[in-house]
Amino acid sequence: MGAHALPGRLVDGRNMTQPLLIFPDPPPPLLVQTLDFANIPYIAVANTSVAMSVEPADGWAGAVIVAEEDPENAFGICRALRKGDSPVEGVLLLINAGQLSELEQRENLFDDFCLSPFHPKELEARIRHLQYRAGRGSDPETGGYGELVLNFETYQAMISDKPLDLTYMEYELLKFFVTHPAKVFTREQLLSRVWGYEYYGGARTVDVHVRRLRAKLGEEHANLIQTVRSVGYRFGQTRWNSPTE
Amino acid sequence: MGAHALPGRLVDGRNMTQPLLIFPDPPPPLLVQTLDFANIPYIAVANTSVAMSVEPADGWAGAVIVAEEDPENAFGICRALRKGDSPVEGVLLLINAGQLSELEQRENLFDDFCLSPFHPKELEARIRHLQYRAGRGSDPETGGYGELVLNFETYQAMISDKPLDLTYMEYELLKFFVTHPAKVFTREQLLSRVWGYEYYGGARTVDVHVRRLRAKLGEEHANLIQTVRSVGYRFGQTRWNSPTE
DNA sequence: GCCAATGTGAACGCTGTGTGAACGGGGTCC
DNA sequence: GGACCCCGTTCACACAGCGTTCACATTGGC
Repeated sequence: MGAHALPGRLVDGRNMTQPLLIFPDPPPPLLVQTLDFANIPYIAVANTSVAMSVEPADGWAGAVIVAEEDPENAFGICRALRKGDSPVEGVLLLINAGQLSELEQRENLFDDFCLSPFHPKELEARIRHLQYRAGRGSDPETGGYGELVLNFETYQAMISDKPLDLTYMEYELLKFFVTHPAKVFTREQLLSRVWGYEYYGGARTVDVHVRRLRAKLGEEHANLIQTVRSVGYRFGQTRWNSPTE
Repeated sequence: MGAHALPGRLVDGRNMTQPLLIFPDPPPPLLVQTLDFANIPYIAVANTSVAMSVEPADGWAGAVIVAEEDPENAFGICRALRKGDSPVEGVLLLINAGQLSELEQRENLFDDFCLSPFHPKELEARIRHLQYRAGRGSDPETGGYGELVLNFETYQAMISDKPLDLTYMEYELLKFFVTHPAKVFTREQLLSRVWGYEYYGGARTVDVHVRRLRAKLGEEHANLIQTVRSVGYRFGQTRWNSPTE
């Protein structure tokens, strides 16, 4: 596996902690050169199973998939990236002109493409734009909902201008809720996406954390976290707004 | 103003009623040729005010903005398209390689770009992909029938813009009905497909849930669920033409 | 008018969730 | 190194919501 992930590298002022996924391994020289020149961290993988095993804990920043040489496996990786609870956003295909017609059947597998041979500046601009789009909504260092405000960098939380004293797990759970409002999550989903691993036993653990969160939010805001009986929990108002739109 | 909007033109089988906005007017010949060849309806405009005045009632399907000749006005149009209540999604810039560095400051003004001179198939693929994305829209996985709307992600239901308070089983049953309208199901079929297992006894259970659903839908919409005597229940139109499935 | 099928109201009992408390591992401070 | 404390997890129990069932009323077809 070819790794070039330098934690904490800066891309025009924005901290970019997550690496890009690159296929294949080793990548074409010009691609390596472009990424290095643009200071974009990446990890190259040779197949799907390697991709899964080296995925960073906080996910991929995106992916550049070279589909010229080995379209079969390239599209296979795309499919794998799109699956699961949290599909990878920002999949960029590198193809040659002859493959343009193949895209039509695979619109769902990518977010952008670039024709090879490519202009390094063009590829860089496309990667940058994908990351702009990905980072636009969710990731700013602060988030909130109504009277609730979270500072993701300092791990502080406030509600109605009063600071909340949360433990690590409580904060992570609340953060997840804030960044995924209105949607219902089962306990198992919460365990795998907040706790971050497949959990053995103890789905009731979620209940306890929810209870403590509600208690700390105060009686007035306890209803921010609603129980959907025999399904799971939902964060946010009863009236529905579609999340985006 | 150059118009080429043929209502109801088909783009690979998908009905595309809305036209693309093109700048400038007249557009470069190769662009016209590409759009015509791909059967993509469009309206060319020379400036922002014309664009505003000729906007179709149901909005633009997207926009292709040529920024090579007149970047000033080109980006001005982009800005105008992004403003307002319903910003245009699917703005594609046509630029030359020298302008790549300018994109960095304008990430918010476009969704994709294409280097000029361009490969007609590439431009077509990009337009198609933008429209695929737009059509998929912000997909809050929703379903509905008439005034009834179900949000599958939030487990919420509304009818006539009023929220419905449904229990788990009621919601699941209604969801099944909504996703299988106009078809008659026996109680046994409903039990096995909604309850999800071969059920012992209690076919009357379905009756009770149907009754409660009707009650919660309100007198006005209670007839959404019709009983077909000695067969089962059917959801949807009183009309006897049952369209699909 | 008879019988079968369905609507209706109410009661039962189970399952899911809230709640209090205890356990135990990891870290910190004497 | 031992005695704490914090916090994530687990357990036992209580309660309430809800799915199910039953008895009875009503409807509709023959």
